[in-house]
Amino acid sequence: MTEQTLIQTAPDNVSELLEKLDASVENLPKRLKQCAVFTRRHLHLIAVSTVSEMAESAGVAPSVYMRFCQALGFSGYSTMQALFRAQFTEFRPNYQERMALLHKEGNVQTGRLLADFVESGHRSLLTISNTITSDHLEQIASALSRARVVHLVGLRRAFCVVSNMAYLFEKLGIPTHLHYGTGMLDSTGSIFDGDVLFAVTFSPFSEETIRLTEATSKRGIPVYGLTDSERCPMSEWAKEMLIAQEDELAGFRVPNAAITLTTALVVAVKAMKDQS
Amino acid sequence: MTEQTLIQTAPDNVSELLEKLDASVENLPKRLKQCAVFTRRHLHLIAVSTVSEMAESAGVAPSVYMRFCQALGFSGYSTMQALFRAQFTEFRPNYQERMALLHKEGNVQTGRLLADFVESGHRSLLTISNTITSDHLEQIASALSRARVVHLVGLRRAFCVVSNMAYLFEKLGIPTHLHYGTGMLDSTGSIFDGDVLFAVTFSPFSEETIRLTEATSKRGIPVYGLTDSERCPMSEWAKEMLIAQEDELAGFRVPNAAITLTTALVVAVKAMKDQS
DNA sequence: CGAATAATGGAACATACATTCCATTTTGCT
DNA sequence: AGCAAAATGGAATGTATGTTCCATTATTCG
Repeated sequence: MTEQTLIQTAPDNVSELLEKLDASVENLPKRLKQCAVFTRRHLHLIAVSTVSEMAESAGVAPSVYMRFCQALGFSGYSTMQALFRAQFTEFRPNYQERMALLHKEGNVQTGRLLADFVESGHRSLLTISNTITSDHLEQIASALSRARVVHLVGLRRAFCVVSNMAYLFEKLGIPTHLHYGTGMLDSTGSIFDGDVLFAVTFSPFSEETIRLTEATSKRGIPVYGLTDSERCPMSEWAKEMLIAQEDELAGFRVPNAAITLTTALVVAVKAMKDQS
Repeated sequence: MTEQTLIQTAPDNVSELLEKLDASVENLPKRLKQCAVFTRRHLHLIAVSTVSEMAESAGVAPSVYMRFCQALGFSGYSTMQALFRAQFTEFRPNYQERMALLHKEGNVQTGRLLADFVESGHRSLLTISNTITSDHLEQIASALSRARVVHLVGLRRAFCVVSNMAYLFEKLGIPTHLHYGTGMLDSTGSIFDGDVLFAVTFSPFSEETIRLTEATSKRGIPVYGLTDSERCPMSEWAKEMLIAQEDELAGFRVPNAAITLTTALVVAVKAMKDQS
């Protein structure tokens, strides 16, 4: 390490740090280069790791990592770490002020809104663990894994849930068919023996979804589904139903629970298929 | 704090911690409740903050926050912090082993699978608070609220995100148009001056989405977007970009963060429209 | 090849932090 | 109101972590 590198000033944002990293990586001695390469790949660890941890992961002694920080212009590891911790903490101290300010100017409290939805998401996810039994899920996964084609249906609020399932099934090479559009009832024609229908509907339950599942079930095709209420009429003809209630915030329900649950279901189906 | 609460064992994942938090928040003394309420809203800060910082932000003495950690079953602050740091530190590339393990015992452990995805969901939600600034969100919401029509585009993994947005916009009576299908580039014809395009794309970025946003932007139509990486080429021509990284589990990413974030965005747009 | 310089890693040191203790205040109960 | 039990916050303590030092090893260049 030459005088020159010591004179540099510390980067005060991540971009600058990356530039400096890339610029210096060539003319750095072996161990310091090791630090640079590792750090470049694991920037996110700095905020939550000690020097010793970073040094060990990079395969160098703590003192070497220390010198690496200084080569980048920082006074030490702590100052470099502060840069990454700032990302998380920056807006904390003035949170209260900020909110007051937003309120005052008559503006929408977007920050608060987002925090509320995040909170709501946590609550939705919590309910899954309480309501869903693994037996249940396993049974449905097993049925879907033996199906020739898995047919999917879900409208309105449920549509994003089944479109996510369709994407996953396709990605995993599992034959699937997503039903949508106005003439949906006609599409019963494309459902054959050996197929399975998985339907998602939330209250108030979509007329079309209900009708399609009823018609399909009466033809002897197994129907499974996901809903948010015991009262879902589909329960009558479905072999099994999953029930996941989303937390409500100001009349809105983000389908966190439904998407998480159905993703787990799809992965379980894939795992079962691989097994047999 | 009674004997009873001291006997509890420490939560070993975010879900358990949240449950314990919610369960205990009622019968906690004033200052400890203060800790609980603040912590519930600022979970993401624990990984990068000291006890003193958390205590100060919560408005209590460090020793009180200490006791709060113990009331939750942890031996101290450090152990609780470890839980949140693990999120960053844990190596996740062993999902191959994990999937293999799922098979070993003869049947797929669906219960465990679901619990893992739920945990992953919590983690995704935590990162939102870390990465998104409310200024940012507000700016985009403001732009969308002034648009004649909000055009939406997102394919593959992003499709369920935009389809959810489209549903919400329609439900709220905000003019919107969801672009999809093969001839998507042709649909630039339906985008006029005064409109805005909001695009969602995750790495590896969908060719069609990138092209549509570029073409639209070059016509002078403002483009905004959501992605999961700084390297998204769309950043070049987009006015503003939101970046939300989802937690990965066994190679799968459930779009919890993206859906939560965009829902908040839509609601913010509605609120702004109502205001003016 | 050998001297001079740079790089390295272990150990010593200093600081900041988590944790505990205890005097004081608050709360709950008779 | 007055006592007992619980809760609280500041100060004391011990530990973990960042940082520096220095003897040893590697590298460069005449």
